[in-house]
Amino acid sequence: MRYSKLLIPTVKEVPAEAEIASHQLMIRAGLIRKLASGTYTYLPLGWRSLLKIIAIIRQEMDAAGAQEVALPILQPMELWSATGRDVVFREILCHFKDRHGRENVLAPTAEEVITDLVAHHVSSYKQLPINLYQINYKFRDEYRPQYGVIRSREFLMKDAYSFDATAEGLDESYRKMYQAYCRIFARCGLKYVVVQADSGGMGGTDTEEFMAPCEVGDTLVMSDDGSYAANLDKAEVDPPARLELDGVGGIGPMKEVHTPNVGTIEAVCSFLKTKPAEMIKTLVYAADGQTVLALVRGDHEVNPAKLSRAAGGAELALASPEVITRLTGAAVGFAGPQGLAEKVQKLVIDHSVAAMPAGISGANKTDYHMLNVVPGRDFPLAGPNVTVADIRNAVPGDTWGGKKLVFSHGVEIGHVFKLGTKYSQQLGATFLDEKGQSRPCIMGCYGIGVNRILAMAIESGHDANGCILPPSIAPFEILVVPINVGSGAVMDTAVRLHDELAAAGVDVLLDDRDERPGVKFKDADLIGFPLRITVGERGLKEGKVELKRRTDEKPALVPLEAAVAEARRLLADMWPKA
RNA sequence: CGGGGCGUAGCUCAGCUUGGUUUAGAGCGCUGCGUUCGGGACGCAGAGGUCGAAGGUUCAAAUCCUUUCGCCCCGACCA
Repeated sequence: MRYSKLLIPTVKEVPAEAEIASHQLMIRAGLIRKLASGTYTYLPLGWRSLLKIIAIIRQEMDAAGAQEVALPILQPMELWSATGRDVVFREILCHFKDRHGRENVLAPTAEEVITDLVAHHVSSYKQLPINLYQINYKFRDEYRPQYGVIRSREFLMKDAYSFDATAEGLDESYRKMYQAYCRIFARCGLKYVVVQADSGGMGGTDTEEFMAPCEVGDTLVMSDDGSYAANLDKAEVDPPARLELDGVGGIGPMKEVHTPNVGTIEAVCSFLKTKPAEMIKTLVYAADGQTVLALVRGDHEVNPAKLSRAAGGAELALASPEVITRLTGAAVGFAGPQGLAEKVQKLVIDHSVAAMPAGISGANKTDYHMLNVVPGRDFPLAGPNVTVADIRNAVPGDTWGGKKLVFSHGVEIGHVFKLGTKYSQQLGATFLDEKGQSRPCIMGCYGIGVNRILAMAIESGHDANGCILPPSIAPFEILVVPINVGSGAVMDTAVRLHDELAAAGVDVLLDDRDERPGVKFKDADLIGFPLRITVGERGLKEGKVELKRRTDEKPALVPLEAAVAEARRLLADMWPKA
């Protein structure tokens, strides 16, 4: 392949719209261009990389026994109403009416479609297990597209769906996918960690995320010995030791204080000269007609996913000011737990609040707070509608299982779920077992963000000069650079090297442009060809050419006749192993 | 959807506050010629713009006003 024939619009200047390295470099190296917010065109080099990633995914999925299909991108809304996920996805769901007035959805994922397919064509345990996957475009009307292809509205996803007859079968299908994912990311040269996650809108039980380290990603919590990793929605923290009530004998009765116009934790603290950790934050949540009261310490934050689990799995949203005022009798910012336990369907108290000897809360009276609020004395810690649970975000300093928790950030590149029978029951994907009994398929689903693999590979693989990609996913494995295309000897040698490498099955590009060497070298580094072979008159006089890995400081001189073999050896050495 | 910012050459931006010598500019990129040629060369000549769009104010609008569209950031939200 000749460089001069390819559309490779590299740019020197850093694009104004791009905040992070991978986004900037994907534009600068001529891999992508933005068409509109959250939608990107892949140029020849970017698409070549994606195709290589796709090939790796396909090989590993097939090797794991999954079968490739292609599902429609256009889906009827009826399937989404059937599972109620039209509501779960809300505005994220991209939909429109066609000319006949039918409502259509641009696929954000395909559980409904695949389950519908299996419902129609799988009827016996003899057909199970089965794992179907596709690599296809998905659409999500993100609230805020960001960081280039990391959060785009249109993206390439590999999504697989397993159907099993038994729970043990699902465990096995899940394990196979998990292992395939490890091989896929390893072959792409990616660093990643696997974290426990919350299944959220997907439903189901066990779920783990594959995260690539990246400072703009989601918060990632790990124990300092690496034995535990979870995202914020899942990360558990050790509860503090519970104080005995007799230890609070010295604490007086509750006392109301006038705190005019100080409704926030910070304002109250500076007004009362105290610390957030001394405060009890009382939050009112609404969940389909129910009211849930959540208590966390003033220096902590409620985690909605944890709260939802503690409250019995309901979809929760912060209550409106009207609901809060009706419940507490006070303006927003002055709620307190005392006297409210009977008025709400659920009172959920974080462990750290339950362990406070006493705290300051709102007085359920506008412009007043309450001192000396003692958990267990002034509001219940037990009862039919009272739960003490872990409902807050983990913070630095917390431990789990006695181990210190450390915090970092990562971008989700893959996700494996045990779904169970949620979709199969709703969409009638049942089979007859050995006894002739009808049972719903037990499902799992497994996603990979294909574009994110490329972005994350660049995010963790780059330097000041450009991308550093492994040969498994670089657009080309080798770039042959003739220093002077006007020199017959140089050009002939470069062409011969290119042809020999190509004949040997190496993905090689010849930079045949009539450019100054500096321009070619800069482009080579920017794009990140893993290996560069430079042919110049200087070396040729001694019968030598230069080999330089992208990461090498200086090139190595190699005899011309040994160049192809040496290049292949270096390449094999750089190839990431699964 | 709330708050903020920005739309001027292919890209990055100046000019706008205070309307009028600006016939709309610079750098990079692009075309031609010449000189160069091992880490983004230099000279000369050139192409390229309905100043995001529409309406308004004015003798006069890139510049002021209104509306609208697009893009970015913060927040809310998110497999």
